[in-house]
Amino acid sequence: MKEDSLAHKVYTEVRKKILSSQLAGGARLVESAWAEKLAVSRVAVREAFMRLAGESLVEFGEKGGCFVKDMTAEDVKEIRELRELLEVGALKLLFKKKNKQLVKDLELICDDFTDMVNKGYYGGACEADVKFHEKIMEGTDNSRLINIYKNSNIPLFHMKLGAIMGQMEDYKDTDTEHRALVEALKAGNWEKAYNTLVHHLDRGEQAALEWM
Amino acid sequence: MKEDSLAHKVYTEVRKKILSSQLAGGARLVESAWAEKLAVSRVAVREAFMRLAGESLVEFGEKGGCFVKDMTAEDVKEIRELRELLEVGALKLLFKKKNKQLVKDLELICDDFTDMVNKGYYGGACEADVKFHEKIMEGTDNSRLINIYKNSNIPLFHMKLGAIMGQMEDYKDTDTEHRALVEALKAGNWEKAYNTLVHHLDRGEQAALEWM
DNA sequence: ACATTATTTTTTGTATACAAATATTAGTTG
DNA sequence: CAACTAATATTTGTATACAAAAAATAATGT
Repeated sequence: MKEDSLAHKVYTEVRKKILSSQLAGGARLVESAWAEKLAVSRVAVREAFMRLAGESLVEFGEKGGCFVKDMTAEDVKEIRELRELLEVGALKLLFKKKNKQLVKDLELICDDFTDMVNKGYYGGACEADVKFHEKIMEGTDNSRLINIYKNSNIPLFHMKLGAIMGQMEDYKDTDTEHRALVEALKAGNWEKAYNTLVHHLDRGEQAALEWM
Repeated sequence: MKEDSLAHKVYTEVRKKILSSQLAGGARLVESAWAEKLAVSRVAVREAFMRLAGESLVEFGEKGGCFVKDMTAEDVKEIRELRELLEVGALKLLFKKKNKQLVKDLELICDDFTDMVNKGYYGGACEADVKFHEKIMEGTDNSRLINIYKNSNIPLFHMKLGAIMGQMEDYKDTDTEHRALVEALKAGNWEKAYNTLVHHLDRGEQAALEWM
């Protein structure tokens, strides 16, 4: 799909809406409606839907029709499990690589996080939170792994939760845990880093389950 | 994409060809050619290509055109790294679950493998090998994880190698290691299982690199 | 013969058209 | 009124058409 094709335009547009929950799970996507809304022909919309299906953000019904995939409680559990698997795995790779720059980057993100929480920008803090975890994945330099993570809906799910919760206390914990993780990575203390990450994710899941 | 739509037919057809290396990496896919070959209109072909792009089996060039993604040595390394991450992670989950039936299934696959090697069906043995690893992933009951594995090209890569190599010695080692892994799982011996799996994958990588 | 322009052919991106499948509404009857 | 049926409107799946872009080929001049 050429970057500047109409199909690509539709693709990014719809994708954004799904990933930011402006399109709820289960919502039906009608081709003609989107075609009109974005002033393109239906085939461009169709192509975009197909691509989204490939990324499994969307699915086609038995009797036709395109629907936004929705998240059940089961999905939450699965995503949580997958997330731990991927992030712990990535962390292990980071310990092998010893990338100095990465540690600096992570520390900067932690600072941004603290700043924004202090100033009351909770949305921004949430973004920094997501960025922190994505940075860990990026640190592996494994493009496939990074892709999998980004396409796994984990970041999106993360954002969605952040938007709902927004309690001061959680943010303080998050900040502490992120920093502890970076310290452990810097010190080469695998046990500490591992335990911190697992605990951090566990706490996140608990908070998440309260909001389902 | 409805299961019985023409676009789906094209999708599965092209996908199969890519995954079985009948379409080499870098090959250009011309819409009209496939449309004619499969006796459908170009838009069906187009939709199929879009979906394949979503699964990143295919990519679109800057100036248009659809190309089969190809594997570089870098890709091999990445896939190997990803594979260890996913399979070790899955194995860890299996130790938490203690699924009796799974152990039985794995043992049966091991038996099939032995049988086929003995009878000289090396292609079949390779399939059993792939199945063994897929079964491990399936044992996690995490559909997202299973999907990621299956869409990661790992099984395909596995098959491709198997087709090339086909040495008796490798098969013997594989058999031994698979069985050792199952034993360790049955006995609840995590250390042993972990080491066996990592060693097994390492050996696989070494063999693979000789053929690049 | 070689490089540079024209010219033609392919190939793609997009729109439109239309029939078949689905869903919706209106109408009818018990 | 409720339940069924008929009529209507939507929506999808597919094919065809066509212009713009790219590639391939031929033609030209040096």
